[in-house]
Amino acid sequence: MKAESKEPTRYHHGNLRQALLAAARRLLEAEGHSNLSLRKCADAVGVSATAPQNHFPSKAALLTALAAEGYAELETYMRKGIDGTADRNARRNAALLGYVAFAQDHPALYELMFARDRVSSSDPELLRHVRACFAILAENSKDFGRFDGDAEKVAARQQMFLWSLVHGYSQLLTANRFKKESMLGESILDILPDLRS
Amino acid sequence: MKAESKEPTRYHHGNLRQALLAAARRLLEAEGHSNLSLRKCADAVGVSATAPQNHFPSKAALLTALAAEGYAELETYMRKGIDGTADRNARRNAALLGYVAFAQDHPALYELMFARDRVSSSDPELLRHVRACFAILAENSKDFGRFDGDAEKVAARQQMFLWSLVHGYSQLLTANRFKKESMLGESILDILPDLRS
DNA sequence: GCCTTCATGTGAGCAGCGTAAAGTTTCCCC
DNA sequence: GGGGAAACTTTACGCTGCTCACATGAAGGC
Repeated sequence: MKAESKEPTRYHHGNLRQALLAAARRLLEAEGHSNLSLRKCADAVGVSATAPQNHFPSKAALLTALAAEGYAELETYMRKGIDGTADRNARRNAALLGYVAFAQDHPALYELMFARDRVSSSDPELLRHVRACFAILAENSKDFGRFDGDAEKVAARQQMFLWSLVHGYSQLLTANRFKKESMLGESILDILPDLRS
Repeated sequence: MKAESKEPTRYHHGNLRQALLAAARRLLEAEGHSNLSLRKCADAVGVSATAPQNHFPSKAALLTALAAEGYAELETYMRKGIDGTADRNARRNAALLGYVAFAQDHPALYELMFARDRVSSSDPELLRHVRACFAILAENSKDFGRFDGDAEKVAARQQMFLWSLVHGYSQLLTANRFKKESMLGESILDILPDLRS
């Protein structure tokens, strides 16, 4: 019966919601998505099998919250290298390197973040974080590359180009689809084509 | 008891393996991955729940075979536009358009093809088809873009660049991650930067 | 023609899963 | 200190992948 004076709002067992998310993330990154179950999360936290339902209406809701957490962390990965950098090209490169680093550090979470049938992609909280990430890429894709169209069209194409490239690279890299001998000391900057006219 | 003289090897019910794959694919594209089960496939074909085990040692094995089928079809999508085209740039563009078309026509299957924890990515049959697809992209990425390094390095970077771009574009497109207003009449060729020096 | 063999398919059954419903504990507010 | 809501437990249901014991039927040797 030792008094634990840590969390402000303790009802019965603590703030279960965050504990479940943490356990889910641990299980996801340790044993992969197919070995993740609500019951295991509940076990890991020490509550009954149905306790999670008080905080997540479904398993998909928990995975969606996990994915949202992932996007938030992806944002900090990108910001880390950007903050304190003034040069425009250096900022763009830092964002790209941060993006790839996140995917490599958390491959299972990254895969979840793009799995349409496990995550409800219309969740507003999720969309908020997705848009925040995209905004960083969008900011740093200006004046990059030569594309046709009016200013608006060009900006959209620059953004789609950079996001496609960095996302495809990250996923193919974590899925081991690139030949090993091509990857020695390689980074995404090496496949960023020289676009200066 | 009509005599069906079609398949060479008929034992009890027909060639169940292919029938199961067809049913699995139908279920996958109709109801999504999370609603696909071996039992439903078996039901759809009209056999008992454990019959699939004679042809696939596990569910992952069936999904892997399905993914391999997907890569084979991706290859034909890419080849369709290439065959009969002589110009080098036109061939490359046709391969890219075919790639994206496949992902749009079969989004659930395309997602499965890159889902590391549902498919055993070391399966030799799967790898054969993956490599066949990559080979087409590799052939058509020559003399594209300006990259640093010796000839071998440049070739590897051209290939990684094109594959990253087309895969990222396909997945972000099917995941609806691009802004709708940017996508009106857009194609992947519009975000292929002008790389001529 | 019979009999063995073995691939193929069936049926019963198990542990684990997500989730629903009802009951129980704890806390807070009045 | 009593009422009520929030947090959690218990029980239960249908579905899942998978194992095991057994039935079936085609193939091939004698």
